[in-house]
Amino acid sequence: MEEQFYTYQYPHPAITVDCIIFGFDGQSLKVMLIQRKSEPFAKMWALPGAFVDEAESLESCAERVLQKEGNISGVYLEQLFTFGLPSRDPRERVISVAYMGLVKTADFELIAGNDELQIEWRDISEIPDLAFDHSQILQTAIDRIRGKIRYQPIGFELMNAKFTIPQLQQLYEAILGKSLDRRNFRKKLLSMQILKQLSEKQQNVAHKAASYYEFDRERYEVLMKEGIYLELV
Amino acid sequence: MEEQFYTYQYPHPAITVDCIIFGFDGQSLKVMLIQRKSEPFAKMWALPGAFVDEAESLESCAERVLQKEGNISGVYLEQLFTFGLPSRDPRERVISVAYMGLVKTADFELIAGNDELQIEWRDISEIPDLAFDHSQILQTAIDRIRGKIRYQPIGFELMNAKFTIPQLQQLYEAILGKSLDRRNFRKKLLSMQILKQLSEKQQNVAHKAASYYEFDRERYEVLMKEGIYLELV
DNA sequence: TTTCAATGCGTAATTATGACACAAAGATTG
DNA sequence: CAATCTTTGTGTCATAATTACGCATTGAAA
Repeated sequence: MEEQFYTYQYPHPAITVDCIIFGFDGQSLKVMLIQRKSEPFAKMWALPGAFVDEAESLESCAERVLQKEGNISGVYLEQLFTFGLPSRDPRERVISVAYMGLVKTADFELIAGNDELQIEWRDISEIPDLAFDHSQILQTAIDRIRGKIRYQPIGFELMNAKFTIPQLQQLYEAILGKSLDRRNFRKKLLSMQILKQLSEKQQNVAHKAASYYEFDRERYEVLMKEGIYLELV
Repeated sequence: MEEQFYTYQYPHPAITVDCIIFGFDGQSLKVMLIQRKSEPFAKMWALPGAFVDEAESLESCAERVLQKEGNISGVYLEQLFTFGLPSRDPRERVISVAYMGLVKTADFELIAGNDELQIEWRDISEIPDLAFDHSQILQTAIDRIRGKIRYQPIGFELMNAKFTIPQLQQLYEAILGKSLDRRNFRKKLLSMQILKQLSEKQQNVAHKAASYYEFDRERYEVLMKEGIYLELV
């Protein structure tokens, strides 16, 4: 490989984007972790990430990571925080912009990349020590999504096209880490009229079939424009 | 000046911290703006900022900007967002981490620095076009502080030591840009028990003197630990 | 046709919110 | 020194939102 160098008059830190990709499998909340192949922190688990390319935006970089690790695109993705303590990477000064996303694990086909020994979905309740300051980054992400889900329809998008109310509740309970009253959850959700009921129902379930809904994005945008503050939980 | 160069194997963007310092003067909400001396965007107004030093954290950098522009320290300061579009600076790739803060304008003595023609508090309702993407950054900050103030005791800290409830309400109204009911504001605030009433009262006011309160930080921390969700407005 | 597990609807008690009346304090004014 | 004026501070009441449940319904499986 050809050696090339970039020279600046002042010191420039390196910039990475690290991704916290939460995955929902219908039951519990998981997060995508990779096992590092190389030093530093070889063999330790870490969040997937990449150095920011010269010409790409931060968000594009996060999308690139998603594409690389699971070949998917078009998911809810949001900037979480920028971590920049001078000592957070032993090699050189590296500032990391963290993005977080939420996907269905079933949509991913995890394939370990060149720098990775393994890649896995790990349950939120069983996270090992992570490389760099990634444990702290992950904790920040968990706090954020728990706060956010209370007043933003996170997860409605990820329930592609159609979902039942109990399925959505399962997601909420997985994220919040506590159970919610079935009847009140339904009542509140329906009262804000951001769901459209479909005629379709569940098939082949050993109990009363729940009916499918879809997210009424138009209606939601209207509410947002009016500055209406949803409290989903 | 001695010429020195820093060389890397991969391209490294430059990193700045830009600060949105909101100032409260007892009446309305203002923001600190500087007028640029040099190109690009010479003579245009912009947010104060600085390149991140090799050894300082992002937050330290924000504190350094505060120190430089107004010789103050120890204020509410929070990371807002990181702006990283490749084209946002015409010179080279510059990624900007924005921090926002809230201070009392009276605590500042604004002195234009070497690269600045002027430095001023500008009312939130009278903001000119700003250099770079700073208009967008400022708008993001306004949105954020308006959202945040609803459920976090922002401004309690800045009311140094003691303040009256009507003074606090004035701040809330300035930030939210609308008036609130005096009686309900008081009732709600007192009901959450994060204020300690002092024996002291206002002096030399041409009407009934309001009594001073202070923020009960201990009690607030307890509430946060319990996961209690305050809704201040 | 009975059982079982989960969906879906309703209701009552409690709590929170919003609108507003009125008393109290304290400087100012005639 | 009493009347006035402005702002603080307390209370009330109707309405809305939240919470905690009871119970009927559905549809596959036993």
